[in-house]
Amino acid sequence: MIRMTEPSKITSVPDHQPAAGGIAARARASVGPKYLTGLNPEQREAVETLDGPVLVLAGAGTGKTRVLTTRIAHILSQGRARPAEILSVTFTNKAAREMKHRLGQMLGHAVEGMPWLGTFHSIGGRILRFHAELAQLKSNFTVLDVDDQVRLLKQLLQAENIDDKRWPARMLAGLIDGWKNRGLMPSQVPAGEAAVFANGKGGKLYASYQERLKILNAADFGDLLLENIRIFREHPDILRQYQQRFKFILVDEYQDTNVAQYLWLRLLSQAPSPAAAAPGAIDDPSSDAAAAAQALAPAAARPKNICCVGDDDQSIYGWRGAEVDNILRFDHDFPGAKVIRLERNYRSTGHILAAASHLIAHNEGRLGKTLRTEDHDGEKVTVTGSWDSEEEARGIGEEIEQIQRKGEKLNEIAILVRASYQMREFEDRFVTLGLPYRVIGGPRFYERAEIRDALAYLRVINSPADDLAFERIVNVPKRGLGDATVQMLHDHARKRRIPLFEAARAVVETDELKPKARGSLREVVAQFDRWRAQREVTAHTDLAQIVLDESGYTEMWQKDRSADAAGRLENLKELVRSMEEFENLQGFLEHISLVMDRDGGAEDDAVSLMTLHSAKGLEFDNVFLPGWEEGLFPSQRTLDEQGRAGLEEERRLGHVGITRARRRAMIYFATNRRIHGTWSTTIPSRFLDELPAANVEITESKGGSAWGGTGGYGASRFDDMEAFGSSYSTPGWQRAQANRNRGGGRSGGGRSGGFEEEAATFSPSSSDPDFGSFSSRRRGPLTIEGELVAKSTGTTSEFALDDRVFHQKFGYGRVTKIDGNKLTIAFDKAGEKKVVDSFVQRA
DNA sequence: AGTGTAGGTCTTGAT
DNA sequence: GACCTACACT
Repeated sequence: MIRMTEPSKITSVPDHQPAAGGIAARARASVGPKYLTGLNPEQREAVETLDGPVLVLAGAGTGKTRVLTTRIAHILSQGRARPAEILSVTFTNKAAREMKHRLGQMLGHAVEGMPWLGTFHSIGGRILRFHAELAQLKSNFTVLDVDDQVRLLKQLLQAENIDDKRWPARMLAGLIDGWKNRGLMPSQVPAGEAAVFANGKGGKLYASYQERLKILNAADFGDLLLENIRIFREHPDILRQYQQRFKFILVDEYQDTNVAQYLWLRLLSQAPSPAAAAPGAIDDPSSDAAAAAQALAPAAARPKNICCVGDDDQSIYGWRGAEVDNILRFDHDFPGAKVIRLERNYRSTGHILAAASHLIAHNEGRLGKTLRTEDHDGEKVTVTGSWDSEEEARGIGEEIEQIQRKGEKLNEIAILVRASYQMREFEDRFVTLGLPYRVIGGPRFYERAEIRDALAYLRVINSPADDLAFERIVNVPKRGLGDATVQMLHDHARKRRIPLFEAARAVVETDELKPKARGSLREVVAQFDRWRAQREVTAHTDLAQIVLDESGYTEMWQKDRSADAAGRLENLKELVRSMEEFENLQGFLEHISLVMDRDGGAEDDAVSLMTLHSAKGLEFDNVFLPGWEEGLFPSQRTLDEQGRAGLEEERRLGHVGITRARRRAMIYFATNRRIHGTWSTTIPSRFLDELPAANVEITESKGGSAWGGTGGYGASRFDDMEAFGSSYSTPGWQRAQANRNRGGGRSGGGRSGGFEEEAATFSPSSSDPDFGSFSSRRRGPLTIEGELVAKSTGTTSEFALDDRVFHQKFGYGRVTKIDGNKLTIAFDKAGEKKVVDSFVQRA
C-alpha cells in the first residue's frame, strides 16, 4: 500500500490552464494535496468522488485527461489501491501513452507498476494470453490484422465455392467485425443477419472462420475482447479473480465504446459476489445494444468504482461500431451513478465556442452540455466561399503565409478535411509554395509491405502454425515457389491437418515437386529451423537482422531501383531498432500487432494536414476547415446509409472540428469540386446555415488581388458571395434562427426547420440558375421525420438524349448521355463535360 | 513467372 | 483522375 506520507512525491503538474474556480475553491485546494491545486470545482469533484459509478461528461477542452490522471494519483495517494489494482482503459495507444506520460510527471516511477493501463485490446489480449487454453489457443497466439483476416476469409470462400466477386471477402470481414463488435459469437448472430451474406452462408462462414483461427493459433482484434467475455462467462471463478483485482476502473472516451467493450466493462465492474449471480444475469447479449443492456441491467450485482469519461458530442465513430447509447444510458446501467459535467472550456475563445455550441445544439440525441469560457470573445469564425477547390487551397495557402508573417508557428496551424482525398490539393499547393507540412494519419507504418513481410518472417519463427505469415513470405524474395507450389502445400496440409510449414518439411522429402522448387523449399525450411534454434541464444534484435539478411529480403530491396526502395530499407532498420524496447520476440510481436506507431519524430515547424476524425483530441491556434459542402460534409454516403443518425454524427464531426481551434477557426466552401474525376457544382453545407450569425463573419477570401490572376470567374464568384452573404441577412434566415432558438428547430405544420423558408426567400432574389436549383433540390421528398436529409442522387433525370441545354458556366450544348442525374453534355464551346442535371436548363 | 491491361472503386479508420 | 485488383498474355 502506498500511503503518501511524503507529499513531495506527488507534485502538481504545471498546466497552462488558468487558475479557475474562485476564492473558495482555491482556499480548499490549498488545504488538499498539492496535485489537486488548480482544479476547478467540477474537476475536483470528478477526481475525489472515488466510490460508486461516476460519469464525467467532459466537453471539448475541459481538462478530461487531467481529471483522469489526477484521479489515479488521488486513488494511489489515498492508499485506496495499489497501481496493479487499477484498470484504466483507453482506445488508442496514443491516449494510453499520453496518460502514462502525464502520470509519470505526477508520480515519478510508480507508473511502471501500472500493468493494467492500456487499450481495450492490449488489456484484453493480455488477459487472453493468461487463459489462452480456454479459448483453444496457445499463449503465443498471433494477432491477425485486417489484411490477414481478409486473406483467410478469401480462402474460406474459395473452399465453399462462393464467387468472390459477388460476395467479397472484405464485406464478410466487415460483417464479422460488426458481429464481434456487438459481442456476438457465431451461434448468437441473428439468423436474418447471418443470411445476408452469400445466400445464407454468412453464419456458417463465421463459424468456420473461428475454427480456422484456432487451428492457426491466431486471434483477430475482435477476439481479444470477445474471448475474454466468453471466458468470464464460462468461468465465474476467473471472472471473480479479476473483479477482485480491479478495485478501480477508469474508462476514457466512453462514448466510443461498442457493445463488446461495454459487456466486458460490465462484467469486470460488478462487485465480486461469491454467489456468482453474475454469469446467470449476463447471458446472451442480444443483437441490440439496448436489449443487451437490459439483460445485464441493474439487477443483481452492485457496480463498483467505475469512472467513465466521455463526451457524447464527440462521438464520431458510429460507423465502426461505437454505440453513443452506451453513454446516453449510463445512469440506467449503473444505478446511483453520479454524473459530473465539465463545461468550462480552457481552450477556445468565446466566438469559437459559441459557434460550435450553436451547431451541435441542432442535434437531438444528446445529454446536453453548455460549454463556457472565461476567455474573451476573440475573432469571429470566418466563412469563406471560393469558386472551386483549387482556389480554396490557394486562399488557405495565402492565409497561412500571412499568419506565418505575423510570426506565428506553423505547428499551430491545422487543416482539417472530411475526406482524405481533399488533402492532395493542399499538398500540391504547399509544395509549390515551399510551405512545410505534415500529413497526420497517412499510411501506417505497420501496414507497409516491407514491414508486414519482415513481421511475417518473425511470426513464422515464433509460431510455426502461422500459415498466413508463411504464405506471405514463402516466395518473397522470389524463390521460384509460385502458386502451384503453394497450392500443393495447401493440399498436403489439409489432408494431414498440419500447418503449411510442416507440410513443406514433409513435401521436400518426397519427389512431388520439381527439383528446382524442391531445392528452394528445402532451403527455406532449413533456414527457419536454424533461426528458431538461434532464437535461444541470440538477442531478438540481432536475430531479426540475421533473418532479414540471410533470407535475402534486405538484398531484394537493395537491388530494387524504384524510388521508394531506400525508404523501405530505412523502415526495416527502424523496425529492428524499435525491437530494442522489448524483452523478447514474443513481446515485440504482441506489441506490434496491437500498435500502429509510426512517428517519424521530425518535430520541425510544419502545418498539419489531417482528417477531422484524426484531429479529435488535438488543438491548434489556427484551424482551417475546408470543404463545407453538401455531399462532402455532411457526407452524402453517411446520410444515405445512416439517415438522421448519420447527419447527427456528421454534425458532431463539425463540432469536433471547430472546437480544435484555440483562437481562429476558418471555414471554407467551394462552388465547384472535382468528385471522382469529374467537376461538379456543389451547394454550401447546411451546417453553415446552422452557425450563429452573431459569431460568424462572411469574408471574401483574403488577399483579394490574387483572384485577378485567375481571370474569367470573377463575376460569378462575386455573385456567389453576394448570394451567400445574403442568406445571413434575409428575413427568412433570421426567422429561422429565431424559430430554432425557441423551439429546437422543429416547427409544426410539416415545415422542415428553417431551410425551406430560407431557400424560398433566397432563390427568387437570385438570378443565378445554380441557386434556383439550390432551392428546388432542397424541396420535395427530402425529409425524414419532418427534417431535411439531403438527397442528390437517384432521381431520374428530366432530360432526354439530344436535348438542347444551357449551363451557366459552359454555355449551350447537347445531351449525349444520361446516367441517373448525371448528364454528359457536348458543349458548343467547352467540349464534352459531365454535369449534374440540376445545373443545366433546357435551352 | 512475371508483366501488361481492363475493370471497378473511390469516407472516416483504432485495435 | 488515380489507384488497386484480377485476369490474360507472353
